[in-house]
Amino acid sequence: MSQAYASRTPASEEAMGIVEVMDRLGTPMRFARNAEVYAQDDEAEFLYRVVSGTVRTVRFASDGRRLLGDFYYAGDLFGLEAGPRHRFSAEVLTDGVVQVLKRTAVRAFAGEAAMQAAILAETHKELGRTQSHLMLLSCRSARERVAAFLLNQADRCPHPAVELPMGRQDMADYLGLTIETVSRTLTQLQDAAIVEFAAARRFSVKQRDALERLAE
Amino acid sequence: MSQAYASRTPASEEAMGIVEVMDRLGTPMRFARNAEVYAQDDEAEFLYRVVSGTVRTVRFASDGRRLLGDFYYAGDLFGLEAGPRHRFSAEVLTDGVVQVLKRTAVRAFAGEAAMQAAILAETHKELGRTQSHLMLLSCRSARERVAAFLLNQADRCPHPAVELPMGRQDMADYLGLTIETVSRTLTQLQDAAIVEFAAARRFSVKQRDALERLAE
DNA sequence: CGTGTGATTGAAGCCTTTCAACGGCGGTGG
DNA sequence: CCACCGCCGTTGAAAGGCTTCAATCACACG
Repeated sequence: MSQAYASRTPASEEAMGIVEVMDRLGTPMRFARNAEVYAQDDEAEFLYRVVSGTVRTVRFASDGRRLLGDFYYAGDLFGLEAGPRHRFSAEVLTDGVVQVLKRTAVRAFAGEAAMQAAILAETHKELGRTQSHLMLLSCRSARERVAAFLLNQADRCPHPAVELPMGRQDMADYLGLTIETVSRTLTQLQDAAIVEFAAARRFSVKQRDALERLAE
Repeated sequence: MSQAYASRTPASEEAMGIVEVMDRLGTPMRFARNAEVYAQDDEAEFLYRVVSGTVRTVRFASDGRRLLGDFYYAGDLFGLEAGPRHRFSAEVLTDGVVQVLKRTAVRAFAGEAAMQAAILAETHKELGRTQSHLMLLSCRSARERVAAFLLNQADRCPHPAVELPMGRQDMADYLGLTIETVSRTLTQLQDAAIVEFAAARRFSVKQRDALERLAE
């Protein structure tokens, strides 16, 4: 019988899951608003997990335009590169804490297999999200993109009032739009009584079905 | 010293690399133009490798628009999902042969570790390509997208005359444009003496630097 | 209460899309 | 072998959506 990788993970030689190892052995680091956790092309020496706050991954095009890879929220692992270097830089949106642990430590305590499995799982998830995002950007209008984004945010917390951790520019760079288009679209959705903004970064969904129809 | 995954691959317990196993044990299957190799949401039961011809991965949006994931050429592995199901369907562009082998067979002959390593490597490559593609679609104009595409194609073969295996519709769905825009843009690039089309699917690069400047 | 940053709004322009017609090449059948 | 047919690609004109440039507004901070 071949030693299946996945089946080896919980075996005796690897007592702890990767998240547990990160929590126990990792160093919590506090980052200020807009601070960089790691830079693009940095060696992928550490693993990271969001404790509090929100993290964004960023990349710049040669013409200076900014592409936002994804957002990571409390509990999310990030920076688990399958390759030797980070392909995006990572920055915290608001002041926050990130648990940091060396790959070598994870390897020693959780086992190479567990780490590889975690990296594969994370890479796979990331690929799925990126593919869906590609679909969003290549096939959908500004209104549909913004609607999908708001719906995602609303689904992240069950509260009636949703707090956005990112500003308009981040939304724009994430959705492949300009900041003005994002702003205008939000106003439109509000005028249509689909969402309501109590403040620039706080909204509530008024007509979920309409939002879902737009986001499809 | 920890046993790095990569370093274990060629070890005694895994005599053959995954590509070698595919070649030796896989079944070559002939597919006709536009035939489907596997469908979206199919169970990822097999691994595939292009022997001849070209393969495209495809996904449909809920509004009917088509998104082209990527193209795969002779020698390329494809369909190595990290998850249980295919997230795109795969179709052959022109008549071609695909080497097919069950994952269970690969696991038995190359070892679970080698297969996982191959899947991770492939998923990582795929993620990198998808991220770059996302950048292309979210930041760049039609001309830049088409230029980047032609440059990629030109780099695929050293011949002065490049043969395109795909039609305009595939290019359009890959680049997030309409077929008309692709066609117009090609005409523009030709009028600018940057490329020259001998036929709809055969072109040569006249000014590589100009093409590179556009593609950046 | 002033200042500065982030968000909104307005107007104009441009690029891409849409709808439509035409052209050309390859394949088939006479 | 030629003629016809159909598909794929090209071209045209008009419309629309997003961007760009610019000014105003709102809110937090000193």
